[in-house]
Amino acid sequence: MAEKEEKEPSKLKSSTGVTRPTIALPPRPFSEMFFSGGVGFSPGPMTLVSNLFSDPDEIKSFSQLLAGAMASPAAAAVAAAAVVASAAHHQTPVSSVGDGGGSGGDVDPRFKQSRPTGLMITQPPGMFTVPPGLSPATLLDSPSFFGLFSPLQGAFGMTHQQALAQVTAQAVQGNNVHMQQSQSEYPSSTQQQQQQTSLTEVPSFSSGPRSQIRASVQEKLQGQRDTSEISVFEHRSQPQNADKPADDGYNWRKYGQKQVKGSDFPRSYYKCTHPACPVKKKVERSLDGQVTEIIYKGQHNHELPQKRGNNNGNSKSSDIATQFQTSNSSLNKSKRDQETSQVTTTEQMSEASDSEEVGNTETTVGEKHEDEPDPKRRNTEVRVSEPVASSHRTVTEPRIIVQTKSEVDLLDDGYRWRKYGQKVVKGNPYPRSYYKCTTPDCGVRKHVERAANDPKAVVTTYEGKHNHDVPAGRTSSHQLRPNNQPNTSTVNFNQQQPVARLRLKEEQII
DNA sequence: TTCTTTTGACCAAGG
DNA sequence: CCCTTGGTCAAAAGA
Repeated sequence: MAEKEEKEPSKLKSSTGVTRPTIALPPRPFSEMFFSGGVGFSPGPMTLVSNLFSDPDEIKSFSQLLAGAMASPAAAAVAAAAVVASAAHHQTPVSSVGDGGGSGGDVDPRFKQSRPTGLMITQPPGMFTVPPGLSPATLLDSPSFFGLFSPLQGAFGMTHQQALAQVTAQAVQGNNVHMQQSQSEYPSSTQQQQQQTSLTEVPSFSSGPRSQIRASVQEKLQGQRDTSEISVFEHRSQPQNADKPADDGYNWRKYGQKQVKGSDFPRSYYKCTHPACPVKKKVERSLDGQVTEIIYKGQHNHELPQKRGNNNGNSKSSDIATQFQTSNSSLNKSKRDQETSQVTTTEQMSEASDSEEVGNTETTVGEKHEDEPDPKRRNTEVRVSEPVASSHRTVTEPRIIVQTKSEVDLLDDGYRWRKYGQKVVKGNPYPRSYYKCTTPDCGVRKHVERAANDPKAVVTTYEGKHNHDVPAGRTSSHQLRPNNQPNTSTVNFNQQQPVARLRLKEEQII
């Protein structure tokens, strides 16, 4: 445990920079998988999965990739959730960057700040719509909220496939809808495969004002200590107290503030005031001063303070981080074990998505968060929320979409495809199929592979970008477009790449 | 008096 | 080596 971090600051600051165990990320933090990429895009699912489950170099086939994902239910769930959630939203093309990079240069941190105020767009896909006055803590306390992450928590004890399926189902569902009262929070895994229940439904959120929260989890597995990072995006209709982010039930002490480039508002750093508690959180604000993101790091080693009488009064408390960590701690450790994983679950609520291609993006897991404002900081979370202006992104990365829907549905992403081949992959009874976009001059291809043990679990990987729009009359219910931009790069599965951002139109998957 | 916030400076990492 | 940026420290100020 790296708890001393806070207790003995002086030591932390050793010239060698040795400290901060808890937060320091391994050379290749999980987060990197998703965010290391760089420019203008978030890590793609492919990256996510590949990094999560195996060495980049080892991934040579989709099957392998899929297999790898299946190897760790929880991880798979995480990945799937991220991927699916993203997919369910606009596919935000990712700018190409074949370098695997990280150069990042362009993922301007300002993405966050540049979010148009007052626009839903500012939110990454998958945010939750929360009624006014509902604090993150409250939200978190809602079983529904956690239902979103149930895959993580319930991953154990179920098969990989189930985990995947569950996550997928949830993610997919989350996007569709107008949330309703959630009924069964945690349906059995088996049920899930058949009926995509409303695990992700969040009560009454849909009717709420435009407040949104996006939660992302970043888990870090280091040695025996698991730390997680969860970020919550908030978008409130009313600017909240500029100094005090939403009450999440814990007591925080602000220990720093940093002016963020391009933003009128600084990023604030808080530490949990509980003795020896290593939890920290960062609060980001949009141009209009609204809290747009709260990133939790670490795990509380204590109970939720009882003091505030209300606000939620729940004991469940809003400790998202804790919740996630708990669940994460049991995740199978993949090779990337020590890396930090971060997952952003995006749920798209009806209102939140009216922005169509606005380009919200989100990303998800990773070494950096989605948005990857800063590739160098592996342990930071980044998110990109695309400004309206950049309605189109260049997708350079392959995306992986794992869904439990029928293949037919899965394949219907709005574009027309021609199957040009398929191949049987060792260890997988199902061949993987290759498709090409039928539009002349469009070189986009996609590969569809099914999980060996569950034909319903499909990994779809897109390569390239469409240089045209979705064919008329093909308004698929779920247009998962790899991108609309000219293809600028090729995919290199062996590279650490950010998760491609998926753009989602109002259409919902389903 | 105690605790929190403010704020400039410092450090590390990456380009 | 320099520059930029994220993260943190810690003294001072404020509540």
